[in-house]
Amino acid sequence: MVPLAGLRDTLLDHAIAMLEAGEAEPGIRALARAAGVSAMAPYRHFADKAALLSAVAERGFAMFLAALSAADAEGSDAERLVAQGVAYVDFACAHPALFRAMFACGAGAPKQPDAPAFAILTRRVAALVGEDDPVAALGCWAIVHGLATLALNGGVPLAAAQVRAVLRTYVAGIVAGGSTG
Amino acid sequence: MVPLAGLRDTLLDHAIAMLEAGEAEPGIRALARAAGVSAMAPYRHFADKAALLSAVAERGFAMFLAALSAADAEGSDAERLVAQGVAYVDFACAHPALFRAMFACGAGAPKQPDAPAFAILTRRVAALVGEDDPVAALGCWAIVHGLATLALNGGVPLAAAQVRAVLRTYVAGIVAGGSTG
DNA sequence: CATTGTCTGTTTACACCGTATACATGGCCA
DNA sequence: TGGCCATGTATACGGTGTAAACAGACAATG
Repeated sequence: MVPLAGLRDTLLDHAIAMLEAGEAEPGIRALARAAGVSAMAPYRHFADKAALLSAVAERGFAMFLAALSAADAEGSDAERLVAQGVAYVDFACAHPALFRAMFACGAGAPKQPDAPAFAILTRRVAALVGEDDPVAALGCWAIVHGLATLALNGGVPLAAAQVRAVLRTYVAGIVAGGSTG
Repeated sequence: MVPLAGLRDTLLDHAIAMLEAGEAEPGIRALARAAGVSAMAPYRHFADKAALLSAVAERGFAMFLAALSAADAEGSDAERLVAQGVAYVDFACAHPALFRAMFACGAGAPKQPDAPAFAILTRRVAALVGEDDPVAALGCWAIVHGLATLALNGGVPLAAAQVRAVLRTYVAGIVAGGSTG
């Protein structure tokens, strides 16, 4: 009974893999089975199922942040903002179950536009419209999150062009001074 | 063993009541128990749990439509649109578990901006910006749905004023001609 | 009236789930 | 050497969704 090399990570790996494969909410027992370990073993590393899913969400947000960062690489502030928005929706569509799990798990889900995973988006908005418009970041966040959620849960067909169009419209509205109304 | 008067409706009533009380995903057995009936009885009225939740979602969308309609009562097109948006978010915050269930259940969830539950919103957008801007309705829908989802799943604190501000900004952007970019 | 469905609900049973409890085993440090 | 602690196991309990077989009430039909 030599201790496995990082059962904790192995479990999270399998959890992510199952989510990527379309499984909704991998369970403790299924994960243990996949890792070739007894049903109770995971409890040595996670207090309960919620804690495990929370850790999965944490990994998901790390992947998410990487995707947003990659999209923020070059171009004007406006171009970068739009690119981030497209990346946001693309990530959700590419990893639907993971994205759902990330936000379904109440703990660990970010509560502010400036939470780590979204600070990069918020920063870009601030660079574009100024720090003095706190609603602007919320608006951009809501737009991309709304599009992503509708695409996932509503099955709304979505093209990158539409994401771009909506975001550009919103930015145009900010520039036109509509956000203080 | 006289047939109960509409066990189907009784089950749905209890399901909605449980959701309103904060229960996440009432189960077949719990519902049967609440209705004072055996665990298998619900299967005479619903093929499986998904079908039951789908019926619950249907009821939820009816309530939702009523809320949106009530908000569409008076004012200019812009005012009505914004009022609908506020009502959208308010509904989600007032019935969080029901709102989640409505969109979690893949079947029955509307897939287009002009699905019955949202036709009223889409119509208002069209009245405001013209029929020739199909992205506008999607954008408004995404904004209010995103705000609602963030408020629910992310715990983002949200005030009606913010909803209004974001929607007005977006409308300003449409008027400024930004949506065709 | 008797018979035969059909509709509705019950009972029983199975496999799965999360998890509490008690136990075994190995590595590390004193 | 001895004991501790971390890790994994075995067993058990109550919950779930649901398949299968059964029972009573009602309507239609002979």
